[in-house]
Amino acid sequence: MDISLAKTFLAIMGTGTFIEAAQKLNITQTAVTSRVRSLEAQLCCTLFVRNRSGAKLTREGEVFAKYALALVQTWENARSTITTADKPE
Amino acid sequence: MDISLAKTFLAIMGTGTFIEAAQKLNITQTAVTSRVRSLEAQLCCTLFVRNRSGAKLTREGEVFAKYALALVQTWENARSTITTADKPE
DNA sequence: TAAAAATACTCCATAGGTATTTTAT
DNA sequence: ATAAAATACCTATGGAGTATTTTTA
Repeated sequence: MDISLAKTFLAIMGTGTFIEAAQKLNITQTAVTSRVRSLEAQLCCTLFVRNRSGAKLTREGEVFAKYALALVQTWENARSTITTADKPE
Repeated sequence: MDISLAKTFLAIMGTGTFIEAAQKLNITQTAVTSRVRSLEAQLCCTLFVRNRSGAKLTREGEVFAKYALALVQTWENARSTITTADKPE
């Protein structure tokens, strides 16, 4: 599970479509589809209901949302804390 | 950042050497080295001091430890919660 | 020296892209 | 008909392995 999958999940959640999420992330719609497929496979569930109007969270998707946020925030936090920390000598 | 990198970090921390971590994770010592290199690159820091006796945490490594644990636990939690959840219909 | 990590390769899996098709309003 | 997602296909990157070398206690 890569953090980029969780970020992609959140981008779709935020925009409502794979296409807009792709634009936001500067990748293609195909890449978004593929990342969602990978995430769903790892969780053995469907995270979004797809249709003409875009993508909307399933019940499992709603449950995953808080974990996705936690994962992304924890990682960003780790990186900023460690990268900007004063280095000895 | 893949969760497997955090797991690898924790395995090294737990065992004290790359080789034992590799055995624990059922991968090669080369793969462990490569994962640590990737993690260190993403964090722009050195996580372990390597020497004859094995690997020991740097100050940044000590800081990262709690984040690594949080990442792994959050993901495991997400997976078990979602995968074992009662599915409707 | 010997135990541990790093390096030099090789190979293959997969992430991501383009082009196109399918699906559902 | 059209907006969105899925699929087919291709390529390139990098993750992981084997074999070997380097390092240092």
